[in-house]
Amino acid sequence: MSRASGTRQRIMDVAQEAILRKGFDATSIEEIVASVEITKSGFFYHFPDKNALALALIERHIEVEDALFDDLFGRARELSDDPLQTMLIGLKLLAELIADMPNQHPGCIVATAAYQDRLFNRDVRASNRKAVLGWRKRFRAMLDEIAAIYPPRDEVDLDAVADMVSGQVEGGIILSRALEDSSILPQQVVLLRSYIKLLFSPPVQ
Amino acid sequence: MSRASGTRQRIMDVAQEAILRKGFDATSIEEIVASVEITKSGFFYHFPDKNALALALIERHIEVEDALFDDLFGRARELSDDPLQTMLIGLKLLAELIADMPNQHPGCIVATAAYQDRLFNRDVRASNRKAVLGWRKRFRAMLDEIAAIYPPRDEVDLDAVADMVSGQVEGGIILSRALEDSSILPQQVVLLRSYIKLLFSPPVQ
DNA sequence: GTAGTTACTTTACCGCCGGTACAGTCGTGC
DNA sequence: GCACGACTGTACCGGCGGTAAAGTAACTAC
Repeated sequence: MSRASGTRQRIMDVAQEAILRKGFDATSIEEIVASVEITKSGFFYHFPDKNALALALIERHIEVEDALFDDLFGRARELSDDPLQTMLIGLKLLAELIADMPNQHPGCIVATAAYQDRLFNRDVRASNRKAVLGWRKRFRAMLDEIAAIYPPRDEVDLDAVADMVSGQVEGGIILSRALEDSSILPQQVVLLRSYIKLLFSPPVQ
Repeated sequence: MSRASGTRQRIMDVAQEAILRKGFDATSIEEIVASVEITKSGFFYHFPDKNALALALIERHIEVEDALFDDLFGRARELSDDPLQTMLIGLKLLAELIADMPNQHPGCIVATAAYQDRLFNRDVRASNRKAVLGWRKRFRAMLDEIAAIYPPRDEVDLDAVADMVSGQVEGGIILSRALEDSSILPQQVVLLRSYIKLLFSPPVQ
């Protein structure tokens, strides 16, 4: 890692921690550079403006989260050949993982951007959209596999069900933060798992 | 309505519209007062600071939303004596209502506060918490009625299921905004309805 | 009918923050 | 040894949240 990319990385790490803790706007460039121990000019050498920092954080986050999901559902697939079981195991693992990193979930970054539309430029919003569509595609593929074997017990749009994974996480984060109770987020993921289970489980005879 | 409360109301109306459109931070006091046609000092006569405006908006929002839910589930109750059917009808009405007011859903205010913690003071966060707990209590009562008749088909925490209503709405808003597709939010509410239906429906024989 | 209160306006100012401009510096790689 | 990359230092700008305080028009109580 070169000197430049090291500094850039450190700016992003410090910024991400602060932004997740208190929001994008409440995190000043001046406080970031103080923490990284560079000057303000040093910051603007790496990022043309604060927006570019947000963009870099979102794009890095998508990569990290994709890798995490790959790992998680990869392990789940090793544990079962059945696509429904794989999904249920994966969601359980996700709930456990999330429970262990209470305030660190990066979905926040997407939501922050969603809620401060005019604060961010088109690039940031496009990247945000890309992230959500990526998750939809991932989970839609898994749901298709499941639905091919287990006909859903209710008439649903599988894209919407796929979106529900992201939605449940984002909504869970908001509730967790609003109530200052970190157990809510994993609990909401568990409920999503319960829905998937009920939706695709063959009727008991 | 006195002159003062009229002006206060107008400040809040203008502010709410702007905040929902572009976020709390991106909405300046100067632009609010320009739109209301008062001076900056006039604003600070009514609100000690911007935080107090946020607090007033959240508290007004809770009242409006409570009244809306009262009306909605009241109508649903008129349409069926069965608590499960009442819940399902109410969620359907909610989905329709939300579909008709694409970007206007005020849940945004709660989320905005949740995502900009340090930007708001303790009062705002307390009010926020109160709102979410109020929704939990409302839906928990309905779920208790349902569960007394229809035993749930999966082991779930009913408080968590109650929270899921708020969570699904908040998450749906984020997805709708991120994808700029207003149909996602009502769709997510429909999925919640599907879950409640599957969770409490007696098994088909 | 006038004194006091309410609901503001006017003017002037402060400090923080995002951002710009630009010259200077210091280490590394060729 | 020199060019380039990765910064530092200094100085400045405008917008925004917020403060201070004096002035004023309209209503309201007595």
